[in-house]
Amino acid sequence: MLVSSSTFRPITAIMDANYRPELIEAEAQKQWEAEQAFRAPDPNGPGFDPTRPKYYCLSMFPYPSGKLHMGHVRNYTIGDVLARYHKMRGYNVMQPMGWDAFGLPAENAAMANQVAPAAWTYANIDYMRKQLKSLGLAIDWSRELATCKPDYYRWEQWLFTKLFDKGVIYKKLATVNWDPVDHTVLANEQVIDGRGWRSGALVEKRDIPMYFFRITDYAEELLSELDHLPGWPERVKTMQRNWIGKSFGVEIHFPLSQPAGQDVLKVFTTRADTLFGVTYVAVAAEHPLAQQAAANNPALAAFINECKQGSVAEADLATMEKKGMDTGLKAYHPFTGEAVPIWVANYVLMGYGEGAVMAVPAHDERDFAFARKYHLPIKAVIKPADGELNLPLTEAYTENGVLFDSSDFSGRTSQDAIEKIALVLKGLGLGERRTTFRLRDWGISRQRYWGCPIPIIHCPSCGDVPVPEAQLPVVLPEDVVIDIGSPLKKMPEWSNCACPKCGGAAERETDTMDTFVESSWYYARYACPDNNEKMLDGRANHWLPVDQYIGGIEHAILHLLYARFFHKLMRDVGLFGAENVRSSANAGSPHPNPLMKPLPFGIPEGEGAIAKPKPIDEPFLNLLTQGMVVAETYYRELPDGKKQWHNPADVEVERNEKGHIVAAKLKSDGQPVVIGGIEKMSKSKNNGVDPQALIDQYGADTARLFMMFAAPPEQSLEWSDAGVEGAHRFLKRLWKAVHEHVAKGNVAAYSGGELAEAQQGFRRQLHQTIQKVSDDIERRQQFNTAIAAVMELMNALARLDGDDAVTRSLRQEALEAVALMLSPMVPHIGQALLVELKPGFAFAQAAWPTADASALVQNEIELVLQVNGKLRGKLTVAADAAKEAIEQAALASPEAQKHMEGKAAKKVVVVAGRLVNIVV
RNA sequence: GCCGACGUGGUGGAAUUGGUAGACACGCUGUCUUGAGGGGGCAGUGCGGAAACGCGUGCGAGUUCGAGUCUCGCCGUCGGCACCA
Repeated sequence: MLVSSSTFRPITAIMDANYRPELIEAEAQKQWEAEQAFRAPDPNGPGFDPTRPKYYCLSMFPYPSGKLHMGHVRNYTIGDVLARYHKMRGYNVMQPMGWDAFGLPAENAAMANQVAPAAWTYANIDYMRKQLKSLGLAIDWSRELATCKPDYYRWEQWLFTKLFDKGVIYKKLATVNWDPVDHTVLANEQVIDGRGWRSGALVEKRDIPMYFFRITDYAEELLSELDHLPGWPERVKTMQRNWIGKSFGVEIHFPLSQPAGQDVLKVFTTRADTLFGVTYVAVAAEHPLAQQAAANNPALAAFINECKQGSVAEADLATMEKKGMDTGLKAYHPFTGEAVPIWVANYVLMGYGEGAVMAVPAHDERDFAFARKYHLPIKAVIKPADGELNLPLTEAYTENGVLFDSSDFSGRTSQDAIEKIALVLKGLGLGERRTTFRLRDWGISRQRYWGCPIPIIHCPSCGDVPVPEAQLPVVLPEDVVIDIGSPLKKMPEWSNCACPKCGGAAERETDTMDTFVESSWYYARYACPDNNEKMLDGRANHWLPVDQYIGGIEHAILHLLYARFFHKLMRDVGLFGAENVRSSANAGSPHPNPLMKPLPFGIPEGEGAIAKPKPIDEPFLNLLTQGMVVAETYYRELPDGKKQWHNPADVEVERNEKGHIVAAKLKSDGQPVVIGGIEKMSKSKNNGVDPQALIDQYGADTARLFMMFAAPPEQSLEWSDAGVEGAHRFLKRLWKAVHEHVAKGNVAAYSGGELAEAQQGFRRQLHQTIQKVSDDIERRQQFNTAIAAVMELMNALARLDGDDAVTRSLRQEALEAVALMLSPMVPHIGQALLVELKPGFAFAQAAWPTADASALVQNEIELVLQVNGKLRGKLTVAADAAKEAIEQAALASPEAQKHMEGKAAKKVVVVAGRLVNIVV
């Protein structure tokens, strides 16, 4: 059975005077499942209609943490509203769902509860799938995938081996957080105040070999393609641009002996104009020069050792106290030959550039603070173009300006000087212009168990050998016992193997991949999750790119950048085939299908419409970044210094007259708890609110409606269930309105004929509402105002009196439109009401209503009358009144006369359709 | 520390392109209905004022006939910072 006409159960069984969500929702969900109502037909497959353009609507898949939280409800309801709306607009919609199933929490749960990570994960998936289904989402469950299953990750391993052969993946040393007591690598999240979360030991930095993806090879494309993504929020593109961090600067070589010998210290700077202000150079603790100087300097060796403590997280490095020590070594200024001291500084990172910086205290804040602290000289060489510096400096002057005390370069502007200095340096062989990126290559090795095994075999004679395709997948054993560290490293029966090249004894790599790898390509696999022969087939060409991607703003950089990168990797491996074009159904106009109704409002023209992205180069055409659902956190400090987090549901709060929480105590013992601030709902802070209680009490439709009504999608939302009742009441009122209308007998919707003034006004509001709701959902993606507009319409309908045939036909027209417009948000009640209003109605084929232009015509409009910008009255004029006539009417009005106080009008501003402002 | 965003009644929020601040809800107050509870209906609800009117969008300045919206500075909150996902 494909798309059968929906015949809802005889309504009398469900449609009593009271709204019964538990009955309606169970019935609707059962019917949708039986009909496979949300199966997305593949090209040339059963049920495929080539005249319908495709719409791939994807919400970020969840980590199966145990149960749904409010953020999930928000995310998936937003996606569902867009998917259902587009289905009603005639698109072939695909909305899939799956599980981001590898990750650290499964190992933590395994240690805490003595269950295997796999068993824990699968149980969570089963429970959460049930929860998602109870929300009534229009998901094609036949495409479900879980990243921890070999039939998924085998293709990740397959791609890894291809990329390894291509040289896109390489191995190098990288620094990790090392817990010296537990002998294990810690995630940044597991380092709290510089100590391991379980052992409490001071964390050390340690270098270990890891595999890296050469994402920096794609930095230029990842940056420039952002300009071809008009459907992405500007803030996300800005964050990605800054993260990639392309900068133009100069590499400068400081000779290490005088006269200039072969050894030089290389630094990179974007401010080569400040070169004459250099008073020292600073190197990272791991820099070879630092190591060399420490060999016979115990104090320096001790300092370098101290630098090795602490986490590797950049936020920690950037906020820690800046410390340094003189190495006693000198470098020589490339122009003046002057000797400058070489310092070791903890704020210089070995992984960045050359692991060394030139320090100009006068013109860099960090260098200024450092020079102050260690009494290093501060030498100013840049002054403002139109003034002088106040010397001695009290803070760094970091603006561009004009050079002084800079030999032949004095008097030049910063920009000009950078060019010239780079040229002269090049002539001397002591540097040149360089473009650098802040973006670093992506290290994907994880010393953990619950992840995708890296398909490499280490052979003593052949080196690192990728696992041959025929031997894939390298299956992760699921029946294991977890304690500290990865069990793979203690399973020789798993890791011992034969070298694929020479056949000799070899060992498997026991590291697994970063879980960001799985989430970087799942969107493509949804097109063909059942293909056991290939990673992607022709269906990916049809469905990609994703037309609408929806997910939390917290993924603005890492996940979205990695997925964009992977898309390009898959393209370059040839996975999208030779015919890299989107299916013709979607080419050109957004609505090319003649069978489809036009939008009830104009399509915006301009930049966005013209700058069409090149589809196959980018995975996500349009991006909606949902704001976080946040909640207050509460904790108590335990005797061992650790924090015990309490759920807001277990805490009673006291508020001041401003509504701010001033005190809180635990309900169970009445004793105070510490207020920890508002943060995104998470397991680790125990501030998640379980949506299940909400669904159980009010039904999925109320939960969905309230979520969409509470705030616009992009905004962060502090959770409060005040207002849920209001959403529920609205649905009850709607139910009652339809019930009372239908109880008087079925009528056809209004289709023409004379209307009284009040009826005409109501019908205009109805069609204005259709226009607004369409625009709110499709263009603005702001559902709270769409719902508010429907509520206003319902309030107006309640005021529409009379049971004559015309009024009843208007009421029918309005209720049909309301049920249709609300269906994307509250599909269960939407279907039930439509079947009630139009017996035999086929919900699966429900079409979005269109505004009747003739209903929108207005003869008179009301303008706002201002005097000196202050509201003084209203002015009713003919809709087509000329500007002069409006001015005359405004000046003649008693309100204007009164507030002009006899003065003459200096100016009259008329804004068409809005206001008149008289300036005196 | 760096990057990005946000800040509007008692509360969630609206104001779409610089043009009526507070739509729509929650809560509260009054009132009607009900044996009570619950539910529902009606009216009111930014602050001050009897009113006229004045004030009002985190704070301070600026641009404009007109600023919640634009510019600059400050304060506060949230997200990210490469091994949480």
